[in-house]
Amino acid sequence: MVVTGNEPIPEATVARLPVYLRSLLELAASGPTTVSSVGLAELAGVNDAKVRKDLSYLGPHGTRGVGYNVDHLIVEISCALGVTNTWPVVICGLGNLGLALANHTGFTDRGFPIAAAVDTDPDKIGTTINGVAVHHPEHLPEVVAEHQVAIGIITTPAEGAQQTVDLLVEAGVRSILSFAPAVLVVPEGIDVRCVDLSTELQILGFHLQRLFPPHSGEVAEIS
Amino acid sequence: MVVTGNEPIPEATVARLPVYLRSLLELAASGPTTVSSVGLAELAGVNDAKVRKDLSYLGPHGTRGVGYNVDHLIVEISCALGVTNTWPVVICGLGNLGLALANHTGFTDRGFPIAAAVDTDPDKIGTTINGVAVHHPEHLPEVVAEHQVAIGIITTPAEGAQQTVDLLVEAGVRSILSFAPAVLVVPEGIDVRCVDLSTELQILGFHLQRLFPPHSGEVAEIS
DNA sequence: GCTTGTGAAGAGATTCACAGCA
DNA sequence: TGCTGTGAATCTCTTCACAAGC
Repeated sequence: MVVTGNEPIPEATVARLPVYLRSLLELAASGPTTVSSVGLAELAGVNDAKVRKDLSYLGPHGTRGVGYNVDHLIVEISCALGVTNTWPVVICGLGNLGLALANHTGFTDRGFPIAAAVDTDPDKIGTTINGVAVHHPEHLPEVVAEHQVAIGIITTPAEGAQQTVDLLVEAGVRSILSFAPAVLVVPEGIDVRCVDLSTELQILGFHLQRLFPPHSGEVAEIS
Repeated sequence: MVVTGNEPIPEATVARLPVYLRSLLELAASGPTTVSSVGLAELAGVNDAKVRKDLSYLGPHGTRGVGYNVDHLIVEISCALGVTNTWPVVICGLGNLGLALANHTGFTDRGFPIAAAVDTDPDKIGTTINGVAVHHPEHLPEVVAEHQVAIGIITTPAEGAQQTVDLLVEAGVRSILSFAPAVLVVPEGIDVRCVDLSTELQILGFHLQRLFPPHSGEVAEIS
């Protein structure tokens, strides 16, 4: 039914589609049936020309002089992102963050059900957390096969991250979201996204330092 | 002592400096006193020309034919990032994620001590979590002033995020790290970084869908 | 020899500006 | 008239390739 064009969608555009989708869902809940690129740009916090160009990669779905039909656009973006699909995830590492994610209910609703968790702690293996069974990492091949796991979430300490990734890849997982503060090496074709909270804070710190230099005396000497 | 040049450092470079720093710290702990751009590139998972260009923004700190002195480079990057400074943070919203971050010990070590937390739940206000006092969000002005809070971390639900950001900005916080799935509007000069786990998963889902299309029959029709 | 530092080329993303159409 | 869709211009980032220097 919905035909996606065959030009590739730029990565930067893909990263914004979820934001547009979220904005459109909010919009749909609050009334209007159409929205202009300017309106959507405001909701999504981006430039309006960017919205038009991004959406044009999905095909010509707007009406000149009118705008985009909200419901129609929701279907188009959902289809492009594949959110109609379900991609089971496995959480690797049940420290503070891993437990928080395991207890998070929002993922299942959005098509990313938590199929299982793994941890090396013998006290945790065999238990369930929020209905999620905890296994030993060495059982990842069976866990992945049984639950059709598509995505691995790494919440182990940095030291164990690479080893866990290797196990995931070996088990057939092609997509990884890592929170470990470590560089991960993967074979060609494996999709890895890294979210490092310390890095994020350090980037903020960089800009803060420009605003509030440590000691006004020993800064800004020109070479 | 350490003189940073006065050409602006590109944002993309700033985002990689923490990765270099982490790699160098690991390297320093394991032996070698010098490292080449190729070696550091491998550790950081990037192209070696990029390493050289990035580091050159900090000034000429390498030695041709030899490489970079590991300890010296650690000092240079630390200085550029301002990690010698301490930037107290306040955690806003003590749901699963907020609690996990409050219990995370790694931030304090890296110069981002958790000064306080806020939540609207009356049962939580007045308690302490991992030694961190919990206040009502309306007390942010006093909390920020008292603890010299520099960074606000938003771990509220999406609905309360904008309101919390407004309170933080009003209280004088200039840097915000948000985990709320929401677009945040801030005045000019406020630095906001958004980490949205659902968005990250949806981006992975997009690529997965290309690998494993839902039904091979109704895909790829050429216009 | 080997490695840095950097101009220049290349690739990608953003923004402009307007033709084309409802 | 108003808004989309898009070529062209611009900006940013990446990568190449090599001169300069240890």
